[in-house]
Amino acid sequence: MKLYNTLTREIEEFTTRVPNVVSMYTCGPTVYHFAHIGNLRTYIMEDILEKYFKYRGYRVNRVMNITDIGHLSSDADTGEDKMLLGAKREKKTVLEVAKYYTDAFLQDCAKLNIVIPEKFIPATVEVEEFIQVISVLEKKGFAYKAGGNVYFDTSKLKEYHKFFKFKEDDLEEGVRDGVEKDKNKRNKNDFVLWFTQSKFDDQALKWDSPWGIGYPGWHIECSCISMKYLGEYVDIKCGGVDNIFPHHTNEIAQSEAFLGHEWCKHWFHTLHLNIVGGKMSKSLGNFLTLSSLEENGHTAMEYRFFCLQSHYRKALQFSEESFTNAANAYQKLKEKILALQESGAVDRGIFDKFTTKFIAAMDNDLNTALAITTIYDILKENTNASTKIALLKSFDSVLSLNLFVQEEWIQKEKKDIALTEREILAKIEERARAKKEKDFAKADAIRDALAKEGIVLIDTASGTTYTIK
RNA sequence: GGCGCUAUAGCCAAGUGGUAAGGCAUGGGUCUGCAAAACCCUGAUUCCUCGGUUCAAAUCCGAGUAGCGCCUCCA
Repeated sequence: MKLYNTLTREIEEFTTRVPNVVSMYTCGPTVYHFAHIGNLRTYIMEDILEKYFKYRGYRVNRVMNITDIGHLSSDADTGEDKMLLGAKREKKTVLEVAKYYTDAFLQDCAKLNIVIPEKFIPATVEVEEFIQVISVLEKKGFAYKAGGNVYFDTSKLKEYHKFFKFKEDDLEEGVRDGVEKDKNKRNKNDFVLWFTQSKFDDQALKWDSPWGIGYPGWHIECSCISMKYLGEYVDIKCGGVDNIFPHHTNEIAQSEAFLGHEWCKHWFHTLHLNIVGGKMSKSLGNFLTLSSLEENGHTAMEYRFFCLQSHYRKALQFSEESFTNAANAYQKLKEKILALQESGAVDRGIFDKFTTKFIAAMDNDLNTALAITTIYDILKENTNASTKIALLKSFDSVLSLNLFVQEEWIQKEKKDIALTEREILAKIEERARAKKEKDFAKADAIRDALAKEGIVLIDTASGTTYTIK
């Protein structure tokens, strides 16, 4: 299969170090607030990637971290820890906040059919590892102490900017609001490996270290957790585009300095979800959560479909119109699929033909939009229902769109409807009588009254049924 | 200022040098007492602009334009 690699900026054949086994690392959530649907887009695409690897016969060893410490709003002394800010806001301890938002994240993932790796590791349990790696970096001459902190010295590297050809002089410091210069740094690109108590008095979580009581910088956690659980090589690392610089750049710097060899060959980055005027982000306050979508009568699967209709390497614009389009399309598609009734034997020729089509789409840099088109092609194909069902179930093992699950409808029915089924059927009976007597005014009145309750009548040749809207 | 990415219908989107897939929405029709649902039909002489290469360009090259992202919190 072919995948775009941010490192080479080309679509290339994906290869693994060990045949048929992928080691995969994905940067996990920072659990100081709810994940927004933009964050979730990235996890959806990574989930598709993992499931597609499996579909293609790979075994996948995957690790994800939980950032529950050390995520500062800047490297300078005035920076505040995001976890600490969250804790203050909610009058909880840092670990309580972490647990609360980790659980919320897991719930969102469950709704979206995102499978969380078994190895889902909080940074706070691996601090000893970080200290060891930082010590080695210090011994090797890649780290220095300044102002009580330990910094990574980027001038010791042959090449620091692995992804883009920046010149250090061209970088502007403090471009973003709230980011301040750190006077302790020797080079613009240097970054903190370890903070000491000199930073904040009220830092909640602290560990003892050779450099004093303190806590780790943000970038070190992903490198260390990856190396601990996946070894000194990793096949693919994933995250959102904003991670390219500085996070992933710094990870490469410290990991390769530590290991003394190339670390990860393939980098997978998902583009952002934008709303009108720019990206969705927590700090800008313009974000939507999965819950807010649900409150507006939408479902998690509609959002997953919305994401899959686009390509992971293209910025996706979220608007009322674009999302409603996708939601409509999803519900219509699902109704068609649920109407299929098993009949006949699976036609291997047809099955193989569409499987080949699906693989061609997904092999081509995970072209999920084309993969979904294949679903429509199958529904239109002149073949028996069993063949269609077999194909769609097979594809849904990757797409995870709940194409054969009716639950969402059932839930809505239970939640919203004031009338019992018997009452509804009585009304339908009454309307049928009115229609027979050509009292259409009364018949329409009954229909309208039911519609107000969210009950939509469907007249068919064999009688009237209803559905819940 | 530097470094990148993107541009195809109202919206989402396929396309990888051979004459513009698919979906949603819209409009029309069938059905219906009327609706709804369902089903059928419906759209780009052209792919941001201008040049160039070629028998042939949405696709390759050059120059623009617009939008988005990153430059040490970020998916």
